[in-house]
Amino acid sequence: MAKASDSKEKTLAAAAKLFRQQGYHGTALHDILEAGGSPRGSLYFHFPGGKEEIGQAALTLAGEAVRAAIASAADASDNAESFLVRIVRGMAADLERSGFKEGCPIATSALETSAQSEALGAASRNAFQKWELEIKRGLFRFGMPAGEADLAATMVLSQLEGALLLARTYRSIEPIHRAEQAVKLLARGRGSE
Amino acid sequence: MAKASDSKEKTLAAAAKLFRQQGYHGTALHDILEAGGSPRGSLYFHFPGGKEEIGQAALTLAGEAVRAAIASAADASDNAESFLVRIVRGMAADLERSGFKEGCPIATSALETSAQSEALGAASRNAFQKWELEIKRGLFRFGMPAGEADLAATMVLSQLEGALLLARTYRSIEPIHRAEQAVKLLARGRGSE
DNA sequence: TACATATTATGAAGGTCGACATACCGATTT
DNA sequence: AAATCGGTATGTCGACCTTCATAATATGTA
Repeated sequence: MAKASDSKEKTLAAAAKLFRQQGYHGTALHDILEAGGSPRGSLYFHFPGGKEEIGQAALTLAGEAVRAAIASAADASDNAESFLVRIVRGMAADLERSGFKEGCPIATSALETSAQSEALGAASRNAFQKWELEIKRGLFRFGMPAGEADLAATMVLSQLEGALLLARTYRSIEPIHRAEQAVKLLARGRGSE
Repeated sequence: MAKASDSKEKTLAAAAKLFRQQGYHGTALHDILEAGGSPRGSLYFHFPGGKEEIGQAALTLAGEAVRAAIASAADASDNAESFLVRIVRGMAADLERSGFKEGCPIATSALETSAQSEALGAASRNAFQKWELEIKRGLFRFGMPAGEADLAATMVLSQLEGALLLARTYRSIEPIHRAEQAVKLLARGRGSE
């Protein structure tokens, strides 16, 4: 048989990048193949499910990458505040480095597709849930009670996602700077009610 | 001339709704015409700029509607906390009523298009900026210092947008409930740094 | 009142691009 | 040497955005 090529991995990586930048519907299969350097026909061999299957796989891949990044941010920190700040700064760096083209790798596709495709919706859901869980773990690890950490993790993720959206739209990292402050407030613990 | 019909307004309203639910690229001109009840050909008469012009107009319309809603939430409240809570609850109600199909009317299209279309990017930017300003005004009105209100407005909007994204993806309003708590914390004033 | 004209509105057709299916090639294994 | 399996190239069908020729109505003029 022909060599077990790496074209599948390259295709997937290219797909994840393009979905991140242009969303699901804004990305043509043709673009993915071209960016990945793979020949046109090999697509339906690797992904019999077509575009939806590629989307699912790309979302899962990107989701896992971010999850790992959050986990390693926790490892590199020694308190809740620096943990969250590290995550925020990482996102800001990604966004700025890419010329404000690469924000959250899931958000765009999630908004576009989660209402109409069960498979893509599930992939987005899984990614976000894993992130929330990883943030919760980090906060718990640095001393926040589990119940509180669960709530705070959602708030932190919302804050991050919203800031990424505004930053991308404004083409400015200012919203992310502000999110950093907001997130510090959340790290410090919630109010009394 | 033919009667000055209301088909332009109906088309625009239908477009705004569809863009909100399915995003820009996920919505075909054909769908818009059908939903608006307008005949196929009348589109390029009302909107010579084609799909991009419709998108711009729809985004502007939706942006103004939300701005007005924020302003009236301020009028109906007598302190910062209830002002923000009112906004959050309004969004939650919209989302739930629509079966988790109608979240932020701008976010999806903004993420999809603001990198590639100057016109659509500007429309999204304007909408978000107006919202931020309106939130800032409300917070200032209820006693928050202007500088602080400016920062807090961005944080509040980020929190809201992120919560809307998560809620839509999870098909659950729980993230919005949590955002309500987070936003109360922000209303109370930021920390010391 | 009748006609001409400019403006508003409409339906159908065209051309491009996208997703997908199928037919094909080469290498490895028996 | 033949068959099978991993991988590739071409072709088809449909959807989408856009344009254009045409109709309908209102306004101006005689």
